[in-house]
Amino acid sequence: MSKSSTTIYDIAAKLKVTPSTVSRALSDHPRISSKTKQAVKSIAQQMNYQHNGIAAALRSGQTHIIGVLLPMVNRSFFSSVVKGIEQVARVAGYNVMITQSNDKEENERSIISAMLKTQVDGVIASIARETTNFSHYQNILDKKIPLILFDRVTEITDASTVVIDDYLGAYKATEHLIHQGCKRIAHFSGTQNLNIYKDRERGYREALKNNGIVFEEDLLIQSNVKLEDGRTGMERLLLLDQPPDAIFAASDYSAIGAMQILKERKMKIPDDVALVGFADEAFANFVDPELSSVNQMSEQMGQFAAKIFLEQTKDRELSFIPSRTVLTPKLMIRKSSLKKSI
Amino acid sequence: MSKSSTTIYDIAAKLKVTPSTVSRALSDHPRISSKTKQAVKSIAQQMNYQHNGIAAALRSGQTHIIGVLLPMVNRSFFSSVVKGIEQVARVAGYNVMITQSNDKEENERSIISAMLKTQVDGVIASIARETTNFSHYQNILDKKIPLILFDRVTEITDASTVVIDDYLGAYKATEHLIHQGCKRIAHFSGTQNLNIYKDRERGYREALKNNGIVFEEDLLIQSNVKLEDGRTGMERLLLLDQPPDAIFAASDYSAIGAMQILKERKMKIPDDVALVGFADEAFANFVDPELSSVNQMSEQMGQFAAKIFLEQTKDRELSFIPSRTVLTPKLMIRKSSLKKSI
DNA sequence: CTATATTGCGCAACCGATTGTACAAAAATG
DNA sequence: CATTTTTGTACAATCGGTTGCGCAATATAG
Repeated sequence: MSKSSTTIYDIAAKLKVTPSTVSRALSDHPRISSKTKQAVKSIAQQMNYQHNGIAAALRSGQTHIIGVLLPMVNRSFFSSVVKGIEQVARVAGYNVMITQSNDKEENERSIISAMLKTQVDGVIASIARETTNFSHYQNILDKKIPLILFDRVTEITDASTVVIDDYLGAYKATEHLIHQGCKRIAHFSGTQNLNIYKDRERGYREALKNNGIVFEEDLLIQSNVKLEDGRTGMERLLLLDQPPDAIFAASDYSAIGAMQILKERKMKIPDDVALVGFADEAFANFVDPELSSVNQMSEQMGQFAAKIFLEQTKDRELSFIPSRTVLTPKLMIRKSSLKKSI
Repeated sequence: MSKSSTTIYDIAAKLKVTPSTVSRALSDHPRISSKTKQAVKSIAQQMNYQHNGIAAALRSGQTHIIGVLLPMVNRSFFSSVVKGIEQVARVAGYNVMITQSNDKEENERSIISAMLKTQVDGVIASIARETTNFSHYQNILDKKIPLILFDRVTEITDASTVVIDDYLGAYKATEHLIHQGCKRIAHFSGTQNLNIYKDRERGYREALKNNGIVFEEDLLIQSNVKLEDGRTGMERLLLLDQPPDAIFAASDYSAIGAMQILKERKMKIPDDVALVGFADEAFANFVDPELSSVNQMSEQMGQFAAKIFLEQTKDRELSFIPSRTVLTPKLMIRKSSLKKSI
């Protein structure tokens, strides 16, 4: 029936020219006369021609697909990053292939292997929480495919990175709590194999120090910063002789966990305990009281990552120099940390 | 340097066989002896051979990529569906290419066009809110590419669909409110060009009728069911001579909007006004009081969609019969609608 | 022991576009 | 007007597997 889609050969035949001319006409090659271009294009339209990306990819080696590897998509941070990537990529004629590792190293490996098979033109990734060995990322670079890591990065030579200044975000958040009059500020920190959590903890410590507050080991809770961890962390803190009067959590989920416990115990937020989270998830605005948080400029981060990819792809011959981009986070002050008394 | 990756020709040369034998050996063709298969596979491993999907796709016409088109990814409903799709697809050797229309018809069109260029093997989609003309979906089917619509579907012959029983979900939710003793139940309904909202409204009306409650036009609010719409809707309802004592919202976002207004007015939930949303977003558990909602079996929905795709692909020669799958939603009862007094 | 069936692999066309090179015609230059 | 440039298109190789068909070698049947 409906013959399989029309090819440049069909167009060539109809116009009595060669396929190469058709190909060049369609891609606006300077050596093709505008007459021919017009003719080709109009016939192409008529015959409902559609460029066969596969064939082009085979010959040219470019699929125009960017592989995006995320820990998970249902975090507003990550989905916003994707949005940023898509905005930039689509305009430049690239498709985006999104995958999620669910924070498992094993999945990450099989996904990267699949991406290499699919011949993506570049990979934009954020490392899974559980990943400790990074050799699969090296595989990408070995194939001369640009790799851009964002947010959860690691030290891989030749990979570009886009991050926010986690240190600064944490510093601001902590200092904000201090300005609100809080004296005993606890911190929920994350797994230390990821730089982001190390940096946040450092920002927390520095802010305390620079404001003359002594760091207390008891007030530092290490965990996976999930909601459940926030709950258990908060419970532990409340058992202290002197419980904290504020918490700076390295994730919104753990902050919510703390909030739940505080509410169950009928404690007042922010009066008894003030809260600040990190990531500025969409629900930060929905909870009661609204949760203060550190916005990670997610959409911008995605845009940057995509732009860097495009840069590195443009001059692929010259071995690209990996770049490091650091964005400035934004502290979103909401009711959970704003004491009216001040 | 590192020669561009090894091909089956390289393997063939090393083993003094032909590329065709290598190709067949790698894909476990029955006509190849197990000796040869062993040899080929081991050499392939040694030489770090990686299957070139592009080349294979060109010849075989199959890219092993499933295109997934979503209105947006940062809704837990959609991201869960994606998870379900991925689970099934990856096991079957398919990659998933996710895109988002941001609820715009225009984006939807350009994405579908891009997908067709990329030659996806199938499309799993949920229609954008603003889409009124569906010809671009027809284009997919014209190319003999399987199309599976989920949740937000429309009447397209030859497209398979996977939906939940929105009618039933709404019916259950409304009846639940009635059982809680609510007499004046309002409904936030969505844009009527999408069946899901029509069905939910129908379920609401039927539940009222079957329980001897007269439907009141004043208690039906039409909107885009976003958070802001929930706020304005609630405000309008509170101006009535007899405001409602319960609201069944067709989306969690609009339910949260209503919740915000109620809290600002110091009204009690669920005692003054009980609330039930729809979609069971992750934040339904975080808000205070926790929001009752209708769970849409999202992960399952994705799994079904992917399975249907695989079915239709398996016997691609026989023109596939479009299938209709209807899943049963699950009412999640939480504090926002559970009156202790009962 | 001959005849048929099965097994194992090679040959070569093919998928559809891209691109370096060649070459004739037209235009510009001296 | 002869010569050099520029312009416009054709030729043909190529990207890397896939697959129908053919043929020899081995196995099974009669």
